Amino acid sequence: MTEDDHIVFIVDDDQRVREALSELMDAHGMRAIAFESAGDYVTADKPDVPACLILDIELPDINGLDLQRQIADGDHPPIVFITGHGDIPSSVRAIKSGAVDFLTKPFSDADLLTAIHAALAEDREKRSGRAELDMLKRHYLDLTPREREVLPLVVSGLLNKQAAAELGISEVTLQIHRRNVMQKMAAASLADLVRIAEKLEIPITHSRRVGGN
Amino acid sequence: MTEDDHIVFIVDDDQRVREALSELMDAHGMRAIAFESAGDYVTADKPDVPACLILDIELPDINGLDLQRQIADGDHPPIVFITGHGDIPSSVRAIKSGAVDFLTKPFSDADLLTAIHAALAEDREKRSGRAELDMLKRHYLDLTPREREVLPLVVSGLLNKQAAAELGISEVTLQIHRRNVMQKMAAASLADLVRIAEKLEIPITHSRRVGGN
DNA sequence: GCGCAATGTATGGATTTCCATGAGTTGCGG
DNA sequence: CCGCAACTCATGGAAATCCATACATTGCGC
Repeated sequence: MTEDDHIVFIVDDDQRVREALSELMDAHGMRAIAFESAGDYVTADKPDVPACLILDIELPDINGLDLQRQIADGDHPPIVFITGHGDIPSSVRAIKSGAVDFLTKPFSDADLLTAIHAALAEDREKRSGRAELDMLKRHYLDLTPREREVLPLVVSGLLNKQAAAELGISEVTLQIHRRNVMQKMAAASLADLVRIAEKLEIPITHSRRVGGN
Repeated sequence: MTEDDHIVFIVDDDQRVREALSELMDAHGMRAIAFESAGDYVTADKPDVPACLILDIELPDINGLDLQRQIADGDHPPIVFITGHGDIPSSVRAIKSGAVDFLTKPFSDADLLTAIHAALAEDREKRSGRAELDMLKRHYLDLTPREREVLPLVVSGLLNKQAAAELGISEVTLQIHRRNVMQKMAAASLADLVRIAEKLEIPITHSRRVGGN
């Protein structure tokens, strides 16, 4: 059950909990780092591997749910909440905000481990999706301004002639831009480019009508 | 705040609750139908409009959460749970399974109305997405078996020549199939067809390599 | 000022796609 | 057995795409 590479972050103000959880992780061959406060966790250097965050609700510096909201926009790892005094509205809010689970103390080791595995699996998924998207974004950054104008026209299905007219340039020039776009985006075909543009959320500017506009 | 067209389903075994909720809906210009049991709800004729389901956990015939699971695979409306004796694991499970909210009695009218509006909005979204997808699926059903073989090859980015070779037919014939596919799927361009295939989750069978494979 | 990247244009040929017209085979249902 | 849908192929021309080569302009940085 040893994972390829991962890290479990533990944030709890109770030292006994931190120790117990660290030992539990250890006993199951998982790497863990414990923090006493949200601040410590946020400012810490965190390795860039699949991770999950076991987060206590009641923290000295900030409420766990608020921390979740703060780091919501970013590449934060999936969260497993643990709490001694949980209430239903909190659990609802936590899960709606994307938490993997919400466990109330005392909870069983099995429940926690299940949640952690789910969280790590989720993070692996997220990370591989992000990695792919990042590569596409990098390619997109290679495009010149003009090429970025050409891309949406091409993936909208416009003929070269039409796209050229749209930009007020000659068809030949547009073909060159188009060719450069394909190469820079590493698209093997137009179909490929369309799917890439889809992932980058390039908007469809003009749609060619079949019956002749 | 009157919605264009909608219906609120109420499932609760307590008649006073049903009456109170029905009145509340009425007071806010919303249409509602109340059921005493899950069975009544399931077997009832339900209008085909944006809806939401206010569901009590403790029902005579079946647990609300189990009902949620049972109807999970299908076009069920978003669920707002209400309960007198809720616990955290139930709320977690409910939300993780897609419920819009999980309210414990007594709850405020405002909270319930907020949840209902969110649920109805969600259902409108879901329904319009489904409607679009249904149309595409209908078009897909119009395709002949051969055309269904051609489609994935085309949207994979293969040249007509390559796709034809793949199927062991002449290029001319493939062009005809391709043309029929475009027409039947109402695709204005290849780019369009690629996006349609994406929505239909047509798998990419072969990807043409740039350097000439 | 020189080099360079970005942008623009042209010519010309090979390849591919688009489209219409015409026609043969197979298999199923009335 | 006849009609029809599905599948097949061919010819031929128009349009579009792909690609290489060659060159002009602009603007920025060293």
